[in-house]
Amino acid sequence: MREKKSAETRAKILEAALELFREKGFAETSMREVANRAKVATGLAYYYFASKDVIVHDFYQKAKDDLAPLLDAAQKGKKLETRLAALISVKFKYFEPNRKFLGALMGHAADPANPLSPFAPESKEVREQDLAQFVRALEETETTVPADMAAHLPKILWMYQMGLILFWIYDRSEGQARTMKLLDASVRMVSVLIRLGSLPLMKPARKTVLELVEILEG
Amino acid sequence: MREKKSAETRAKILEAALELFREKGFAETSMREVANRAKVATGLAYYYFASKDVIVHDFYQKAKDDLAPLLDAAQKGKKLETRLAALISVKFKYFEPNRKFLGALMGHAADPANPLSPFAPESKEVREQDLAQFVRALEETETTVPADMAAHLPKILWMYQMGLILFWIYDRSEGQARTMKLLDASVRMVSVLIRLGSLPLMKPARKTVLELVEILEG
DNA sequence: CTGCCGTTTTGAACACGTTCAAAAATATCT
DNA sequence: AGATATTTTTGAACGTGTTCAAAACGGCAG
Repeated sequence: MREKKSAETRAKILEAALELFREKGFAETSMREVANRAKVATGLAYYYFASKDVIVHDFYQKAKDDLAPLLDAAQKGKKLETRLAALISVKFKYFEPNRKFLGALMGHAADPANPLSPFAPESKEVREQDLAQFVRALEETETTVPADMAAHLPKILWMYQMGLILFWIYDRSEGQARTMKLLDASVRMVSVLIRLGSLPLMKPARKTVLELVEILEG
Repeated sequence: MREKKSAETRAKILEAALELFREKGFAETSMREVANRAKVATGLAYYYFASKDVIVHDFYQKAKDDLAPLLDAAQKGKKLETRLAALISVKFKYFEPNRKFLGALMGHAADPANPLSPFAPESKEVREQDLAQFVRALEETETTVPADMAAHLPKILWMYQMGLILFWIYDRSEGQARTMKLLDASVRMVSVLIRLGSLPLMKPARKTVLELVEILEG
């Protein structure tokens, strides 16, 4: 009976933390507040979560599981641009209530050494599930990708998505209208770019891009 | 005589802070340590610098002044790609000793609300001097930029540079070799892109890009 | 029930960034 | 010079994330 109780306490703390993060943001919420709202001692939060950051990792994990069916449902239509827009929109919708506190996390977005970065090893699982969705979108649409690009294109699209999300997080316009515009315009541009870039004539251009991508990936 | 003394104390604190930041990084240095090394009370550091972050802003300002002549010296040659590479290399060289502690700052790079972000109003002065260098590089090289692009291209190049710097900061390869490769390859690609994009035939493509840029700039 | 052991829970403690009232040093005025 | 105002300097204090020794609890053997 100890285990169940333990799991309940853990859940209670996580819930309190996410509530507060949503209400006031990540940095503005103290661990003492989290513990208070969960009606436990400060130290107990650290018994269950090694750090404030780790709470967030749990949130990612939950998001991954929640998103899986939503993303699958978004995979329909023959046009790449609609699929891309759908995949990305799903994330916007899902994360909408947490947009503010995601901002605090994305602070460290670029640093792969930071455990909270989407590029960090800690986020590998989440990242790879997401990557798979882009692979699928490319496969199931009428897009033809040259062999030399096929291996890298999903990751390029994923990075494009991360850029959009970053923009969205800091987009202060009403209802993130600017991001919506950007999504629409850029998704079309990306599709055109892929179509044009796939022309046999474009092989040298692809070589250059690939060279770049390979340096980026190390 | 008060003013001179005051300026000396301020300088002493700034010096101590930057020393420590270089030695141990930004986050790892405490204000108490800074004050100790400067042989003053903790509170005095806050009398001269409103926050730990503000010390960094002073560092930016100093960098701006130091860099000005170096950047001017780098403005030679008729090829855009050599100028771009030169302008960016100058910054790599100059910031090399502070690479580690820049990483800590760039943590918040993407958030324009963060005072330390290169996109923040606080960094306006520095950013604009830098922008001017790209304007000059475009003017003084044999690059011909279509009228519709002229207004935006410098900012695009500046953002390209910021991306490279971000990569450089987190580049763990020996001597940042990967960044050097990336600089070389990407500078060539950027030049080609500008040349190709300037073809009259490319007007529709430019329209699309401009649409995007205008959304990005809000 | 008693004693034991591992798990869970507590709250005081540490170093941190930052603030602030009060003290010291310095300039200004009479 | 002495009194007054202003600037500079101090160090204790606050709330923060995090740690840790010790207390409370729960299941189990005798």
